[in-house]
Amino acid sequence: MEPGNEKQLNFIEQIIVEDLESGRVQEVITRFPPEPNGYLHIGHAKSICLNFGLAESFKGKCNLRFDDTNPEKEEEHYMQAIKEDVGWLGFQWAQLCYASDYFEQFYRWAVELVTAGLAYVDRQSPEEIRQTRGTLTEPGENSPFRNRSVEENLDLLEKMRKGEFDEGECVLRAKIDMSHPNINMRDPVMYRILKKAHYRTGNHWCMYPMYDFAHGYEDAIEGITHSICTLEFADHRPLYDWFLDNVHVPSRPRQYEFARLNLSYTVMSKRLLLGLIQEGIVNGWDDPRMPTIQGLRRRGYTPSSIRRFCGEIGVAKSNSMVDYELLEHTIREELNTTAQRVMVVLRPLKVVIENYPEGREELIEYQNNPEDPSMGTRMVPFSREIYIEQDDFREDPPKKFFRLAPGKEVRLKHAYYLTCREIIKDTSGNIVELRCEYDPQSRGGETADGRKVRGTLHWVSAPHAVNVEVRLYDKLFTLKNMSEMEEGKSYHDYLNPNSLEVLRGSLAEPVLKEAKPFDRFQFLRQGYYTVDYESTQDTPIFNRIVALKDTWAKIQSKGLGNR
RNA sequence: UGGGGCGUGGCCAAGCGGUAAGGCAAGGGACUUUGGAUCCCUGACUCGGAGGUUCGAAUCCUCCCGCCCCAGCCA
Repeated sequence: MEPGNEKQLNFIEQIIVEDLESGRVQEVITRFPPEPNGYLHIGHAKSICLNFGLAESFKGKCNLRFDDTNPEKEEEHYMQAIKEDVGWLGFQWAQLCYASDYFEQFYRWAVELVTAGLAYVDRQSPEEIRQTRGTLTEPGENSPFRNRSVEENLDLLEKMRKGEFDEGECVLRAKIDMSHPNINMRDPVMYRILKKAHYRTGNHWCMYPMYDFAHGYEDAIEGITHSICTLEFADHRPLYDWFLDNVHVPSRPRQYEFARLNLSYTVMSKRLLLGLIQEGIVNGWDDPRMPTIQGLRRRGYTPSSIRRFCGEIGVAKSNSMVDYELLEHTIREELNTTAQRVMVVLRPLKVVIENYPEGREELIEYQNNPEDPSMGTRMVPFSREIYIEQDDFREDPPKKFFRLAPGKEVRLKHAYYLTCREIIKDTSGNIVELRCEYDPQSRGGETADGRKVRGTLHWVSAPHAVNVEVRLYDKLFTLKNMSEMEEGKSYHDYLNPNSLEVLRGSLAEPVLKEAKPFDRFQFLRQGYYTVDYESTQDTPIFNRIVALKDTWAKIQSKGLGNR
C-alpha cells in the first residue's frame, strides 16, 4: 500500500498494515489455492482479486497453487482451465505450485507428529469413526487404537504408505481431544488410503493427505504470510494452527477468513452448475448464462469489469448477497466509453421512403462513439428502403411515445427526419410495411428551422443489410436468493424460461460483417453485444452482454393500465 | 440445549468514543441527434433490541433476539 494512501482498507488490509508495521512480516505473500475439480466462477474471481490484489498493492507476491490432494475428483483439464482463467482475469502468479509436489514433505511431518505421540493409526472403520465422533452437543469417544506405541504407529504408517492396507481399513489421525467442543479437533483424519492414480503423481501414492493436515503446510512451504479463505473454514483455524505448531515448519502463516460472494438470481455451487449442464439446461461451462469465468467471458464481460466489480463489492465477514445489477453496472460503465456504436435492427419493420429517389444511395457519416471522439466516424449506407425496429412504431401511440406513429416525425440517427404517411398491413391485419416521407433538408439529422424532433431511431438500409443472429440472454433463475428455495422445491422450479431468446431475422449495417469473436459493440439504443465464437462470415452471431438502461420500459411498466 | 461467525438505508459497505462515507438500486429534475451517457437533488432523526458506563456510544460493558457455518476417510 502506498504510504499516505487515504483509501479505506478492508479488514485484511488493516491486518497486513499492522503486520508490516510491527515487523511480523517483511513481505506479503498470498496464494489462490483452487482444487482442480471444476471451473472457476465469479465467486472465485472475488478470491483471486483479493489475493492477487493484496500482493499487488503491498508489492508482495501471490502464488497460484493447486490444492490437489484428492485424486478422486481432480483432473488435468480443470487445472489447465483454471490457469487460463486466472491469466485471462489479468493476474500473474509469482509461482505455480501444486500441493502434490509436497506429498513427501507432508509424510515427513506426519512421521514427526507420530514420533511426538501426536498422531496414530486408527483401524476403526469409517462408520465407527463417525459414530464415535460424538455430536454437536455430546463429546466423542476415544478410539481403542488411540494409545498404540510410537513404534507401532510408525510401523503401521509405513505399511499404509507401502499399500499393505485396503481403502477404508485404516487412517492416520491427529491425537488431539475427542471431547473438544469444536468437532474439527476431535482427532481429525490426516491420511486416508486411496488406491487411485493422481493426475500428477500417478500411482506413487496410495494414501492422500486431508485438507486440514495439508493446507497449513502448503502455506508454510511457500512462505505464505496471509492465508485467506472463506468463512466456513474459521472453525478449522485452531486445527490449522495445531498442525503448524506441532512440527518444525519453515515459516508460520496465519489464516484469515472472509465472506464468499453470493450473486442474486444465480447459484455458485459446483454441483448445481454441473447439474445445469448435465440436464442440458445450459450448453456447457461457458454458456453465457453461467456465472463461470468462461461463461462471463463468452457473454462479453471484460477482465477489467470483473476486477472492478470485485473491488466494488468489498471484503468483509458478513454473509452477503450482491445484486447482479452491480455486475451489469460495471460492464455498462466500461463499455460506454470503449464500445463502438453500431446499428442493428433486432425485429425489423420495412420502411419505404416514397419521396427518396429510387436507385439512389448515399453514405452517412456516423459517429463511432460520442463518449470518445477519438474513435472517429465511419460511413453507413442509406437508401430508399430501410428497416426500423418494430417497437419503434405504434399505430395508436400512447402518451409520451416519442417514436414513429402515423403523421409523426422522428429522426433517423445521423441521417434524416422521417414522417409516417401510410401503414400497410397483410390480410390478417399485421403491419408489414410503412410508407414514409423524408425531409431532404434534414441531412445529418437537423434542420435550419431548428424544429424539435424528440425521437431518434436506429435504422439499417435494406439493400445493404447483413443478416445476423442475435442471442438475448437474461438471468438464469427467477428467485433472487437461490438459497431460499421453498421446501420441497428444486432449482428446476425457479428456472427463467426466457433466459435465452434467439433472434434469427435481425439485420445489421455492413461493418458488422467484419466483426471478430469477442469484439464488443453497443447496438444503438439497445445494449452491448459481443461476437460469439460460433459466429461465421455467413451468419455473424452476437450475444447480448447487457441491455442499455431503458427508461421507456420503466415508464411503460409504471403506467400499465392507464395506457 | 456444544463451538465458531455475523447483524449499519432495498443490496453491498465505510466507520475503531466526538455526533452516520461511498457504490448499486430507487424516486425527482436538467440536458440530450442513443427515452443511452452526463449533471443536479432526495432518502438511515439512526446503526438487531434492551439496559449500563461516559459530557458524549454504531463504536466500550451486560443481557437478550435473529441469521449463517460445523458431526466427509471432500475442499
